[in-house]
Amino acid sequence: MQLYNTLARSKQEFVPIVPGKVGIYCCGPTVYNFAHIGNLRTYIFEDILRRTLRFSGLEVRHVMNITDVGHLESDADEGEDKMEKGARREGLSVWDLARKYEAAWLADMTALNIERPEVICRATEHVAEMIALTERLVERGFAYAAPGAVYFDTSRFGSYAELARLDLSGMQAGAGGRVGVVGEKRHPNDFVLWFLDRPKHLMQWDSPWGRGYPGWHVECSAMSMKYLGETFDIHCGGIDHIPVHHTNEIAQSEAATGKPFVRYWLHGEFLIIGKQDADDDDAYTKMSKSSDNFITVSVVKERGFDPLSYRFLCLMAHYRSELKFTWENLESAQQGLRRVYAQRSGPDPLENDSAYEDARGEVARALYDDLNTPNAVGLLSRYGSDRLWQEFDAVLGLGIAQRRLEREEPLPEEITQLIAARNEARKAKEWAKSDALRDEIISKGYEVGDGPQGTTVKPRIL
RNA sequence: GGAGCCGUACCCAAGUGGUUAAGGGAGAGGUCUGCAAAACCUCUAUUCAGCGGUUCGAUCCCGCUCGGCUCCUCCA
Repeated sequence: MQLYNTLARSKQEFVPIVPGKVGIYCCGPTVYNFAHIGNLRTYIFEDILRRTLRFSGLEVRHVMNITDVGHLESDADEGEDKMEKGARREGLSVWDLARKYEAAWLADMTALNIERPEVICRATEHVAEMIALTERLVERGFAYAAPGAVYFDTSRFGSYAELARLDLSGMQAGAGGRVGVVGEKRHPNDFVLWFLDRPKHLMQWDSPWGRGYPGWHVECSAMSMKYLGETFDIHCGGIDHIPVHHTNEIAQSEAATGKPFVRYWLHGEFLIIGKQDADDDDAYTKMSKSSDNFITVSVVKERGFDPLSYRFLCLMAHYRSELKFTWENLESAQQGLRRVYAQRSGPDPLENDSAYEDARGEVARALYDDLNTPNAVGLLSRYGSDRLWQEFDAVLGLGIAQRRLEREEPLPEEITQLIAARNEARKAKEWAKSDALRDEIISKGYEVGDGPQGTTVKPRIL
């Protein structure tokens, strides 16, 4: 299988460290608000990754974190903590807030048919591991304590920013806030491992340096290495994590262990959405929690869409491409999915076993080519084989078999009576009456069709 | 200021240095139907933002221009 590795900026053949097994770590949600569908796009991509790896015969161990310790607005501090801001907004404790949105996030994952990772770990339950990692860094001379925090010393880590290929000197010249505030830090890019002296912060723990709380990046290093080992196969996340979060994860992990941290880094692109102030129809922007283009799974449902239609929309674009979201596009995805679910009449076009194997190989190759789901879906559509769709649904996760079953369920008594009444009216050529009855059946969620073999009524799916 | 990405039909979106530029949606026509719906069949880019260059040949490689996006700051 070929996967695009951000470290190499190219596709590479995936070779697991332990034959037959693969360890994956994915950056999970910060639970201070609902996830929007842009966030969820990344989890869908990661789900496709894990399912494809498993389809290829590997045993998958997938770890995802829940960030339930607040992040400050920036390492430079001053800003307001998101968790605390959310808690105040909703009149909940920070702990209750985190649990509330963790549950909401899990529900979204379920609605989108995203498989549960083997390990879901909360940052607040791994503070000891984070402290241990920080101690290790201090011992090895990669971290230093100042009055306000323990910092990672980026100057001591030679390959810092290799992943992002950042031009640190260029950044110094820039006007960005990140390099503007040095304060007690020794170098502009140094980042916090452990915050100290923040009496107002609601979540605090004791540490060798005093009471405080962990910096953001350290949780992913501590938890991924705990569950997957000091060197593991794949680390995923959104493309925005490359320059800071993942760069810092690599630095602190490798500095602590002296070993390579991760072999393959995979990053998902953004979902983009038309700008609100649309003087230009071609202007798109990423979805974000702070602006008004915030669309959640609930909003998708309220608009009459099945969450799986959104999943299907995501599959129709490659994970490393920006995907333009509009309600019209979601509608077209839902219509397409409806036809995938609909029972096809006639024989399977791939009756012949060798033809089936050829087609199967072609679809599998598309998926093994850096998870090319749009290509795979295109091939499945072209072949039009139920059997093939159902086999690859193990990867696509559209729940095809279940929907098919729902369509075959026996009709309720109420509906069969309406059908009988309509058939009588039709026999008597009372068209107005029969059409009214048909409308009634349709309004109850069924499709009605009259063919040479008589009338067929099935539940409408989607 | 620095780094990088993208621009394929009405919409979304794969793809390739050279035989017919996937697929989905929408649209058009047809089969079926009392009429519909669904399903099925057929059709819909001589062309891949524009202009140059490399090449026997470029949508795919290079350069420039235009347009859009992201990162450098919490962010999927």
